[in-house]
Amino acid sequence: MLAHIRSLFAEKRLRCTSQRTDVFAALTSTKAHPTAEQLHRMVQERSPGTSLATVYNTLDALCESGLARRVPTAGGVARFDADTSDHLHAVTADDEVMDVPTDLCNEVLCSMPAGLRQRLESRLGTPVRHLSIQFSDGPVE
Amino acid sequence: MLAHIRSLFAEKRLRCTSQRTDVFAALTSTKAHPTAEQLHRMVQERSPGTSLATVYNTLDALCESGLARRVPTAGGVARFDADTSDHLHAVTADDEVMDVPTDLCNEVLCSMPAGLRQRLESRLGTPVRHLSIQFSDGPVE
DNA sequence: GTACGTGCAAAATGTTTGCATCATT
DNA sequence: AATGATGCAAACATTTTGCACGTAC
Repeated sequence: MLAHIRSLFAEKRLRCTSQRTDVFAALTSTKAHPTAEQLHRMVQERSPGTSLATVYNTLDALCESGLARRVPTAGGVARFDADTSDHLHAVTADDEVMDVPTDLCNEVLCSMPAGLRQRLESRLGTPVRHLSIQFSDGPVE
Repeated sequence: MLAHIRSLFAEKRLRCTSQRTDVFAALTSTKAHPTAEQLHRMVQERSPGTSLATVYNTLDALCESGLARRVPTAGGVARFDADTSDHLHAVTADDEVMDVPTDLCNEVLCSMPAGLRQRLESRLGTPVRHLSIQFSDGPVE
């Protein structure tokens, strides 16, 4: 496990420190999409000295190198995800971020018009990283 | 125009103040997805006294009542949109939020599996407001 | 007239940065 | 040995809140 992380880091030319492996391990250990704060708490349990700033720095480095991803939420808190493959996030009414179950996800991705991303990028003239569907509000809340 | 805003507000039981109509007018006047800060600047031009806190309060009230919507971005700044119909936002590499052109948007929405939102909500057990597709990183940046 | 909105300043929250020290390569 | 990461605290940015006053209903 740790060896696996070491090789991932080496591949991306990331210096391998215990704090960084801790953060990465914490991030990959959960299906949730934790905030920096939450990751900090998770890491603290094993390595009490770790500072919040280091968690932020590490997350930056991970996102930079493509080992993690910042996921958008409507309420300005950053959430992170170690799953960097194409997949769908559902954002609930109370701003939780959940992965869409695989079968539904495939259903959606398979039904998407071919070449959508490319066509979109050429129309907009800039790379696109997320596509977000905003549902209009349902019945009164 | 102003009469129109008054009636929208009345419908939603929102008290109609000049600051609120200013903010709403500013928000509907643009296809961009402005931040609170930007809206504040826009409003200042016409009504210099308006405070940033009021802009935030107003945006809260507008989102609450369904006249506007907070749109998710990866970098923790809130952006707002007065178009509350189902539509697609493309989030670019530098965190700009752009509306997907209508034709592409229809193409996508029409090809979506039927009843997706309902099925998703029943599977997750909670209302869903956005669905966000994260594209995996393309070639090296 | 009352309930609610406003402006201001201060607080709360989330994230970044500067710098001396320490660890990985 | 050199480069870059860490921890701490302070800076910074964004959003929220408390309170006295004012305005829409």
